Amino acid sequence: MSTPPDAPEGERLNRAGGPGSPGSGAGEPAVVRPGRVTITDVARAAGVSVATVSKVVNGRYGVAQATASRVLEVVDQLGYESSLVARSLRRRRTNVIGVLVAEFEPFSTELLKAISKAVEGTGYELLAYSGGGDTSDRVGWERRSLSRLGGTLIDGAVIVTPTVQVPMNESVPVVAIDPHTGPTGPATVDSDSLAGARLATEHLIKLGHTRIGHLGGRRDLESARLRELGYRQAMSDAGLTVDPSLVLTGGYRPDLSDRPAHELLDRPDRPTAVFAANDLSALHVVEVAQELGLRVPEDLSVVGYDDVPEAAAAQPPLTTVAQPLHEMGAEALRMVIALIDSEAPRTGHHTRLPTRLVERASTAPPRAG
Amino acid sequence: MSTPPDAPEGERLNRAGGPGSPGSGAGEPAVVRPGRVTITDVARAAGVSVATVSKVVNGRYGVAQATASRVLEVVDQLGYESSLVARSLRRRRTNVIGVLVAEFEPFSTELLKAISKAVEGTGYELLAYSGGGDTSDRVGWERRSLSRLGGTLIDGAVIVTPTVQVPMNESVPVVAIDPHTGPTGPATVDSDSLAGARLATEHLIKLGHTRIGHLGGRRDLESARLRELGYRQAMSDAGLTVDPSLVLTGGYRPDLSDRPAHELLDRPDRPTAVFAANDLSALHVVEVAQELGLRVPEDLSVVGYDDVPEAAAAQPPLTTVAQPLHEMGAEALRMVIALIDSEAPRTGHHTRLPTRLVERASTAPPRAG
DNA sequence: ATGAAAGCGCTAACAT
DNA sequence: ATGTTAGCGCTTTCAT
Repeated sequence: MSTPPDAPEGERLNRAGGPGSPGSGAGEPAVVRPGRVTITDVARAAGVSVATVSKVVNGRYGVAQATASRVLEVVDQLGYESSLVARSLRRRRTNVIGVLVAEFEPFSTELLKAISKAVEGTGYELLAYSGGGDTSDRVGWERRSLSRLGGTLIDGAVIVTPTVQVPMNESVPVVAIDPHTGPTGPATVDSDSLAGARLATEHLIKLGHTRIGHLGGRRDLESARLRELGYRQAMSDAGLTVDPSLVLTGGYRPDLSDRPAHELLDRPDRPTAVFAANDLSALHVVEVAQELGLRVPEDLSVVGYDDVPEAAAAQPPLTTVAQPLHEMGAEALRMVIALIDSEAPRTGHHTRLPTRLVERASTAPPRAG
Repeated sequence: MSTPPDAPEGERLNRAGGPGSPGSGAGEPAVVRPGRVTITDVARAAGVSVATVSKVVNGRYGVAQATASRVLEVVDQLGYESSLVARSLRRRRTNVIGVLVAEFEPFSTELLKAISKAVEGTGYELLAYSGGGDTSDRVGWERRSLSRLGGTLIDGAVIVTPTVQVPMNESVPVVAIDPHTGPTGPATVDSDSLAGARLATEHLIKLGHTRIGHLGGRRDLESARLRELGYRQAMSDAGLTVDPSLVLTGGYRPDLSDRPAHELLDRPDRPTAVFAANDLSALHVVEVAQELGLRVPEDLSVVGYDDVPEAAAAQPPLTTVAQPLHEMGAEALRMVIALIDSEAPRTGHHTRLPTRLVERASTAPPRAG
């Protein structure tokens, strides 16, 4: 909330003449009126106390059959539904799991789809919150989001690509996907970035490339470090040297990849292939190449990482390292739920899943010469 | 919350020994401890009242410089962040906009991406809530979600494919995307389904198909009705008759499309082409066809609707009718914000955007004979 | 069986 | 400049 429009306090003033006002007699039928129907409205209309309504709604014992049905009827008629906010302030449990992301982009939404599918039948509901908002707080958004929602509103959280080490003693159990640090701190789920990066780089080497660039990911993420390491290992194993000017950072984002992509391609001794740390930046490299009049894959081979739907949909379809995003999301959900259910120590479980290379049309042997 | 795991009241019992307990002296540095840091903790540690902390945090006037900085320091040290829940219960405004969906699938997440991009720089944050959860309440989830979040937590909502007419006199402004009804009721954004469906069907007719099936969408949605109508109009305009047994319903969902897809394809007089009401069901038709040993597009042409990334990523890439999903999301966001800012009548604005045909590899002329 | 009252964390009048 | 108080909508003792 760095730069809120912030109504200077004028606030909206509905409810005027609402059910709570002196004018409206008790038991009046639902008239057209603004504002939420609260438990008080129901109580008034049913001629009972709010406590009784609460008991009925929550199926507690100690309410007469007749009273209960009358209340239920009013609830139905008024379309009452308890406020998640008020309830969660009072209760300890909301049966809502939060998915905290910096931004809704292909990677996080793919995970969201997976988690959404996995949550069916668990009795939990999903609340995805994007708190990365303004660029100012690109870092530390997860702590903010967690503080704002945790303890109330959500029973646990799955955090996607946190910018910092998530403190373990949070108010609610937390599982991080593609975490800041490696296997330490809170529970994490990720894929084998080192092996994946080797897969990608070896693929390019096998095709005959020797001058291979790397567009790195977000410096703060373990995954980015491992992908660069895997690239370097594969190069060195093949007896190839890495030209330092060919290793740049794209921050996993298209906008941040623009300059480095130009730097990589807009020169006579440009690489014949680029391994980018994720699909979004790889796709941007392809775009820049095409703007520069280079054909992909004839003049430039590009490999990405993630295998989001956009990779396969691109022109040409992107060769990439597939992360098992659906398994990762499902696993993360399973882990938070386990943490919520058992008041177990919120530590240590780290799941790392394997990756595989998906060869598509953005890679080919370098042109002779 | 149809079938919650529901801790029978045992609840979690952290906070024991927390900052609020008698044991912890005021001003103690942040010790390892469970539970959220509340405004009370900050007040205690800073030696001021909670009201003062609130004023400082919210930048209100009437606090001495010295006090303010001391409080801020404690806030920083303790990592305090106000609870969205508590705050929104008290305030009228949260600067959070809700995106209400039944489920996170390609269509809703694509809109989410668009809205996320559009929200940048507006000062609002996004909260996506999936309340469709259990199949039992596949209908009416939006009313439930709106009631649970509205009035508190969110200042306005974008509802994706509601199952019912969203009541206009809700607690917060609402814009519906792909609404239940046509241009009536609350503000809506959609695409021109009638024209889109004609585009799809005419494309198949132009290729030479005459026996064309239609896999319809969700009966309750205006868009589904219009797509069927467009299909029928195009057929009739071309002088082709519609075989009633070739018009079935897939509910926009792969799982619900399975039976009708088999019904369509597992027969000697099967159609040579199918127009499905959205990409997900079209993709499922392709799958079923391939299971049945039919080649797409040689033995069967398939056209979808939406143009989600999955359509282009499919094998073969799906010919489809593209909705301008990004414009639609951005437009919906603009509309809710406008409604929030001006206490204008929450009615009537309806934006309908054009569609276009995207020809890919899932359609071809029928085989001779 | 029912209701009165306290309190969850916070903000906003209203004292002081 | 600061603190006190009331109350947002709800759940939950605890009386009655």
